[in-house]
Amino acid sequence: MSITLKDDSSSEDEGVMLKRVYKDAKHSKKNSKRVKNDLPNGNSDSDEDEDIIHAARKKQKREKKGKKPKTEDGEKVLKEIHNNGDEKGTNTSEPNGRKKVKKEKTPKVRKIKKEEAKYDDEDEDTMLAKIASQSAVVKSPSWASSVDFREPSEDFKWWENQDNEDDTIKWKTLKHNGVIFPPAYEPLPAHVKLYYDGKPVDLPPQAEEVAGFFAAMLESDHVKIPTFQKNFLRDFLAVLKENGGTRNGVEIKAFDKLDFTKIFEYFQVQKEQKKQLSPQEKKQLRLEKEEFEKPYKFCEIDGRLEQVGNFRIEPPGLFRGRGAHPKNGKLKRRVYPEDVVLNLDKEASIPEPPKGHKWGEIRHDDTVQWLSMWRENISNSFKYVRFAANSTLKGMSDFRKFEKARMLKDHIDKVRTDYKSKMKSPKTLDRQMAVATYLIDVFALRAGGEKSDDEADTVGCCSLRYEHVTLRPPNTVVFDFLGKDSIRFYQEVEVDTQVFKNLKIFKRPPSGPGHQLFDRLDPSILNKHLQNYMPGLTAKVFRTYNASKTMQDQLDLIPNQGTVAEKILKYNAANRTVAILCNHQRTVTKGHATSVQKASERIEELEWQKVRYKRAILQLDKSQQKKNPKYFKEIDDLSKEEELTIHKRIIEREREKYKRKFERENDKRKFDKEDPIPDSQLLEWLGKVDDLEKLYERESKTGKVELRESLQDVDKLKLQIEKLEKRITNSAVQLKDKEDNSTVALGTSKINYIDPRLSVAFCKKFDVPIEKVFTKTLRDKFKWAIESADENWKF
DNA sequence: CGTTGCACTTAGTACGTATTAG
DNA sequence: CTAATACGTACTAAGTGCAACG
Repeated sequence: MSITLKDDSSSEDEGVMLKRVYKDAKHSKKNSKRVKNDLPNGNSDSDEDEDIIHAARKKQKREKKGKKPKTEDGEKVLKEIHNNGDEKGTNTSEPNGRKKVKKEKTPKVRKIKKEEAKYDDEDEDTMLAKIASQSAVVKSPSWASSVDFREPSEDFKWWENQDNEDDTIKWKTLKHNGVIFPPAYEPLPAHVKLYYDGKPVDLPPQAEEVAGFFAAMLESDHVKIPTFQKNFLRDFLAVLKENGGTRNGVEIKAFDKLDFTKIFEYFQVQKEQKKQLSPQEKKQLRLEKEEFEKPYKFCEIDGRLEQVGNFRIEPPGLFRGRGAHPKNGKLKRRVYPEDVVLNLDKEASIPEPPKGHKWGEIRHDDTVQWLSMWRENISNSFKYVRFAANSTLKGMSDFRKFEKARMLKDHIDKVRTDYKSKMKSPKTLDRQMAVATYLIDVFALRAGGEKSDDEADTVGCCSLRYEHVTLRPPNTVVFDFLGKDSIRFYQEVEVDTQVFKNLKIFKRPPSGPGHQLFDRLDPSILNKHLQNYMPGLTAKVFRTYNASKTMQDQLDLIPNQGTVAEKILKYNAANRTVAILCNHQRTVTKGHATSVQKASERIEELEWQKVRYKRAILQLDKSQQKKNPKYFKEIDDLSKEEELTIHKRIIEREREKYKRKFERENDKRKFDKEDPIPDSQLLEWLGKVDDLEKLYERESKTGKVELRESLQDVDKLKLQIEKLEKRITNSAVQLKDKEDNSTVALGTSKINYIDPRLSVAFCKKFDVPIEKVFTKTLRDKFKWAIESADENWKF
């Protein structure tokens, strides 16, 4: 992003485009690398061919394996597997083919303490759960009756009873009500149509739906991308053909002749209507929706009631990949119950599939923590329905993640001395490993696994290529590449001399653009090596470790003084340091540039007001000048032109303000069927502004300040000036903060990288309410941390 | 032993609502 | 009180890593 953000003159849209152009340039250089893979379709230029071959290959693979039955009789097959599995006793007969360590359950007596709710949220949650259970009972879903609600699940505190046992078995019982499917497609009214070459097109509903997806996005940048248009058109035409083509004989060929505006406008109207609903109606709708969703929102795991994260099946639409994704614009097809696999315990009753449908498969896999799953058609991977972030399983793995990162503390010295010494190893692999580890440790790079051609061209450490690293002697390195989510990583940094030397060697011919920088390395080799230092150590642990470590160090620098607001500001500054380390970015918001400008104009105006008051002081008492010439210095610093600009701006704004006020008031009166305010009112208002303008004109002509009676006093003026100065500093600080934050996303590191116990300890020690740093959701997610860390906790 | 499948974490954006400045 | 802005959440894409596969 930073490519564009630095440039104030470039608009939002240009920014996006620039990013893409940048990407495309990289993409073309990639070819030399591809030779490595030497695919049968390596030189195929036609997307269609590619797709066909691709599909064929994938099919082949699936057939070879003879697994994953996707047909209706898949269920039968599975049932057999389950019935015979134990007798056969082979690992491969397990549902997902994974080896399972089936061990006898050691019934752990869980400490379920009844305790008074310490936090308000807790009550709320308990309530929620109870309501949910009640409604569930009413609707009598399969599992509800078996749950003992007298023991609210919220009292289960796994963190008070941590047994670091093997976690391959995720649950003993698992019951839920399945998933929510998106509503069926509702055809557009007959008069709303797609147009082709000026002619209305009669589409079969299936194709109309796809056209509608595009129409809905008409104002987004996505639809301007050629790839997006091409992919859309191909899939749209395919759906059209499948369903018998247009019904009035219009033949669609060229994208440019398609006109979606009528559909777009129809959607706009619909949206507007929805917005116009009265607050009560809106609330009613919301309540109905919540009521409907309740049974899906919760599930039962090991007898506890826990929340489900995403119980909604993703609706069909056009794929919006990040960056220059080759599949942008492709149709993401609708998912049917037949595509969906449910995971439940064997005793659980199976949720009723939607009428006329069957579930794709019912599974009983207790080694995974998903409730439901389906295969998606864009990249042929899986989508899962999982537990919510506040669930036990998620909490436990979060906890483990941070504990693992903390464990790295005890090994990091060894890792570091090791990679320093291996920088000079005669073995290339060792040196590559050393440099890569260094980059991951120092610059928080991701592992960087290999990617295929049908994904966006992004890289991480191991997949860095020649062109992503520029060397500037004596020891400066410029990184410039697109990382995860096609977010640009740009850094000019000084590195260890030995690192620099090694990079120089790695870039030596025959290496050139397109070549891998670390040609002997990939994440699995690197990770295998890292395991030597510490079990479970992988590349990503370094990010967690360094993020949390940085946060700890930053928090340690904050003095325990000042107001809560000041402490929060400092906490956020620490958070920002971490976000910058991890390169967590966000696009600047739509009105950022304008709002920054506005804010700085406001500051200028305040400065001017200050000068004005100072002049007034001198008018009242000339001797002040001698007493403190410095104090009045800034009067001369303000040029005539600057002052006039400010005058003009203020006057202009005042006029606008009154005009708007007038219009708005009249709109309202019209709506209420009242008489409009007379124009004379507006004129009166504007007259006031005219007077002000004249006043300013007089002032700048004579240099004499005209102030109201109450301010004809030196001390009062000084007080006013002091106030202004405060406001100015405040605004300036806020403005700077806003600027600094405009491209940095603080949330990602807070959610994923910073050990929450750090924040908890900070809050407890500094008397900052936890609500100020963790939102409600975050407090739920990090409940384990809030309840387990005290003010002395250290990472 | 490299490749692939699967399951999990990490990521930015869109959008509606709450908060704040004026 | 209104408009602008900030915040919070839902959504889903895009990574990582492990283990099975061939």
